[in-house]
Amino acid sequence: MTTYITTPIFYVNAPPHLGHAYSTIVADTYARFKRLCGDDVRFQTGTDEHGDKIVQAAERAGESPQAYVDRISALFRESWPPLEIAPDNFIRTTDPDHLNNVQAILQKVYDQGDIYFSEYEGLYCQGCERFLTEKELIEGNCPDHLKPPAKIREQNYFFKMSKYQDWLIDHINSHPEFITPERYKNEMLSFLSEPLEDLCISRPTSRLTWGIPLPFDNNFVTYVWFDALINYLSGLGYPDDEKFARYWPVAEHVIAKDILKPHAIFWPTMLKAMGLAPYKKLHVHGYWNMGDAKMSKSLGNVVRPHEMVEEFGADVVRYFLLRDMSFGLDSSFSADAVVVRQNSDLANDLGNLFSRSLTMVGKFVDGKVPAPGEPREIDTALAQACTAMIATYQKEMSDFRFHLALQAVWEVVSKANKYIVENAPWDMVKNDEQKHHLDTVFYYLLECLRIIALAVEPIMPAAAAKMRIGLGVANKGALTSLAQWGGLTPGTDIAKPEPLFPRMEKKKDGHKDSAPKEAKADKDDKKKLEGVITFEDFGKVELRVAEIIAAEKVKKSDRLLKLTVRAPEERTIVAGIAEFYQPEDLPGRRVIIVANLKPAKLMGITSQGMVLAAKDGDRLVLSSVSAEVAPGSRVA
RNA sequence: GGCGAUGUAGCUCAGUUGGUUAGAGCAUACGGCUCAUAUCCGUAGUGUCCGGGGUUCAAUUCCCUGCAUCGCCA
Repeated sequence: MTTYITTPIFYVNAPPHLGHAYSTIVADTYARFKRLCGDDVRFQTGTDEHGDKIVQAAERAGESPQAYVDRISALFRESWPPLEIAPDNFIRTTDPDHLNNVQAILQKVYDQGDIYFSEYEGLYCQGCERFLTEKELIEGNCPDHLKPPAKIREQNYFFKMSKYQDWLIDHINSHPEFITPERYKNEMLSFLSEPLEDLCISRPTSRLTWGIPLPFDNNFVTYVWFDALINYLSGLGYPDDEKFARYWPVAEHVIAKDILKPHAIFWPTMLKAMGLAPYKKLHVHGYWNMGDAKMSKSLGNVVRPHEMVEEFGADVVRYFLLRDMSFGLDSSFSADAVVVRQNSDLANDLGNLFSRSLTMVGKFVDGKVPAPGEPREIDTALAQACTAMIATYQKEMSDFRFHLALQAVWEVVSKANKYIVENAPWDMVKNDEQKHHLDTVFYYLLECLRIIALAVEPIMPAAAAKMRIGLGVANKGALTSLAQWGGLTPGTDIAKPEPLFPRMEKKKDGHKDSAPKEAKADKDDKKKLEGVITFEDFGKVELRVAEIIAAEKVKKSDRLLKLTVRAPEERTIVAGIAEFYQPEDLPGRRVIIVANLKPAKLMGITSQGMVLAAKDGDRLVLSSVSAEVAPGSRVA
């Protein structure tokens, strides 16, 4: 069997974050799993490097676009090895091979008449240098530049996507696993129930030069779709390389839900137009929220892959992300949640099982794999549980239900712990009638651990390697044969166990407590000093200067005003000051806001923070700063 | 505004093709063991299964409606 698994190529307008890491860990785990199953696997990731946002980001950084993309692309490439992610290919859309490919494909599709030149009209903002949609406008103005956009006509090239709409609907219906999980398939079918528009695929060089020129008109460059998506082909050496013939028919893409439409609609129709088979499967996952909030730059809660590795280690991060998210749904990330998983599932359940088992083998049966005797019912039950687990595991891993696969493994971990208690080897040694069961008990226990190590390998490669070393086994061959009961050779030396996972204390006040005792003392101190906060406590509150740019009364409320502020990003804040301030007096005022307050809905309006005001009797007086400072300045 | 999804124990979620005591993990309390990373095993729980109405001998499960949250579309 052959497997080709890809992540999206990530846009290099910002450094990698948790979401990128998750997509890539999923793909890496799947690649490792398929290799374990004996497949010939190719795993590709990379970076998307063209477009006006890149040019802008480069300007902000004071670099040329090329220097900028080289630098950020490297950040992505270097993020993966510490997470034990090992792609076979890292593609960049600035690679010369890719450039040539994109042009050849555009020419082919153009020659066959699926790309045409046309004019369209839209709302163009000079400041943004782009077209805005009606939705984006606030009272007819560009949200960033507060000016009405101009209605302008522009000529561009379009891909005849609509031509392939019926074909695509048929294909999705006749291939139920084409888009998974099902909710996303339904979403796309619902989208396709309306007529599909053709796709604008170019930008005039007057507006954008950082892109691949259209081969049939060098006044234009191609815009994202016919550039970025084609990476999946270029990375295989399309069209002539033997890798293309080998891997393309089995292509599977992993994406996050924000890029569903390009991958589920644009890409298959593009492939159809090129005369290529569509990819085999599209695996769509949800978002990682940070606690209750969305991950966003303005909230300052973006998690970087290297920070996670430094804090928890690659194995723990991989396990947590795969175990805690139901693939397809959103999930919530917090350091505390990771610590809970690390301690209960990893350190207590698996780590301790491994440790106690090997220690007992050292103490009770001379530190060697014993030869099993005649198994009793309790022994065969354990062996059967392992075999059944591997079957479930294989099914769930193949279908991207990693959390269920891991659940199945941990059921066996739990059974093995019970098996130890039920047999109580420490009693067996002392009892001459029972003593002969010891060999069987330990053989079964070690076998069980060997199979667990096998299953855990794609998720936690380092821990699995430690387990194999402890058990004295090599990992060669395919899962189906390796998972057969009885793989351990009696007489093999069992090493003294190395702890697989450390235990961690939950974070308090943003730093780790080194010992539980200290944590308790900390708590006591707090009780004594009620009403007093530490510097760290204060540091959690992010105060900023914000400029009010608009204010209006909230309907049906006497006290609330809806404020639009700049801090420096624009946000909506609902403030209970309507009895003391008239909306028309507020624009231009600078106030102090709490910038990292959990968003809350008031009278149906989401308030992103709060405005500070002094309370004097029944009166409220807005806070301010004593001199002009830029909106967004921190107050501390 | 249209379409769709979700709402189950303190938390995260599973489940019921309608049928006697609604489940798991984490957290909590108590008990047991001592091989082990103060770990493991056992016991104990608590739930108007979102509100309201309907169909039915019987609904948390089906239908309608309301509320809340989320997604897609306009």
